Amino acid sequence: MNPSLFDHGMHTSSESNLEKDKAELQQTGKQRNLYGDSLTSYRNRSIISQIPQKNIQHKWAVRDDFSCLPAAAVSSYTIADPCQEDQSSTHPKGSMAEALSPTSRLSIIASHETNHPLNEYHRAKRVRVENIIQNMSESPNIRFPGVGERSDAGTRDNREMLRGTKRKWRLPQSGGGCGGKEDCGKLREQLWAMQRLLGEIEQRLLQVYWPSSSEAENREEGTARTLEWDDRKSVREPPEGSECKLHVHQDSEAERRLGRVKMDGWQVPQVDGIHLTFNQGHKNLPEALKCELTRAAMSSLCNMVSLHFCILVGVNVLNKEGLTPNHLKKAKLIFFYCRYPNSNVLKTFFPDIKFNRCITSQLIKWFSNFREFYYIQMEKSARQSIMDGVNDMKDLSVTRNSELFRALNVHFDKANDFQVPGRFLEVAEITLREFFNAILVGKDFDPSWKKAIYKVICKLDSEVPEVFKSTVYL
DNA sequence: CATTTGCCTG
DNA sequence: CAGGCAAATG
Repeated sequence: MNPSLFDHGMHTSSESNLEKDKAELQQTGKQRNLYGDSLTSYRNRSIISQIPQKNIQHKWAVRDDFSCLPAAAVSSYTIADPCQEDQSSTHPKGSMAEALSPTSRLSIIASHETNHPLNEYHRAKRVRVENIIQNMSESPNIRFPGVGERSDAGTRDNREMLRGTKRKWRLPQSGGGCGGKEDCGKLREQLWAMQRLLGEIEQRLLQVYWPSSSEAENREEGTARTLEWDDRKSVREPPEGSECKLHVHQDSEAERRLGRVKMDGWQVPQVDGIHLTFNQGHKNLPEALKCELTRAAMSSLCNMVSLHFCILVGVNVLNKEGLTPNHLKKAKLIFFYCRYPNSNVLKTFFPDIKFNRCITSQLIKWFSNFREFYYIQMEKSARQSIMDGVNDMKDLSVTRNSELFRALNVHFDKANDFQVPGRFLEVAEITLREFFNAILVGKDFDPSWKKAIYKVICKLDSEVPEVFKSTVYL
């Protein structure tokens, strides 16, 4: 395996920029100390170059969190993805979905937003989810050799069966079987669609069992959420009178290995392997079992999403010595959620790594370096805003069009594989304003002025999505 | 005392 | 990003 295939080279430009940024910031700091701290005089002396505030067209979907599957995204994914998987698969096709044209699917999806009768509502959702699941299971890009690993998955974390596959598996890079920008673009689209799907599935599950909590979360748009297995939810009973019926099953050896999941609301083949049924009529099902089943389903889905994730990331080796460039990529993506991960979090999200003192400190060092870069960008941007004449922090914002965001995104997700969570933008904006205010008031006179800001920001970490716990690609 | 953090440097 | 080191942390 040649590391140069990965992203080692991709940091060079940003590294040099980092040095430049540091030099500039240090220079401005020295000048302030030399010449006094009059804000006005400082503004005139600053050497930070003027950055043109161009508006860059962003290509992302309207919604940026995993919580909901937007109609546009669903439809585009469903229609655009030309799945060429063999039709001989034994998957039971969604009868209703198949009969629908893309247009009619769209209309059903659109009805989601309005207040329709409950049955109609669930039906539309079911069709929507089913369409995506079906397309995913047919995705031509997921190809894995049999592993020969016995699996009674479902109750067990899928990592168990995947850990047993001590094989190197190489995925086509550019120039390979799936090379080309079109393929990468398609993969990216699919990944994002699946990210949203994952959130959608979570919603469905929550809605089935804990409708009130689900509704409550629906009101909190833009906030990333994860399943929480707390008492509050586990004591709730599903509502009566709903037709909603969600079957999750894995019905073949290969699919069990891959952690694939399909759903349909009409029939479930009784084959060996896990067979999960989420049905509101099953009120007798012990809560613990329901939780376990749901968790198993989520685990499968996470792994499924991870499969595409790993395709985007590239070559992967199981159980390799030390941290790889892919681990670095993953760490950078995790940074979008968590700026201050403790060692426990790191162990959770890098389960394939045998942690020793060296590895741990290296990972911690990575995040330290991430933060350093992050805060340097923030300070730089804040000083720039001050020079631009901004005098109210409310005039500052961080959007995907922002120069600041672009700099961060290039550093943490250069390949642009990942859809940055909206929460990250919020935190970035808060950070920017903290720096802005501190500098405006002249707090940067104090050598340790940034520590107060660090204290604020370190409390804004959010949960890292379950997807990152998967060991599928590592 | 062992870890972790922050800062600086290459 | 990694090394090194002083300071902070527990």
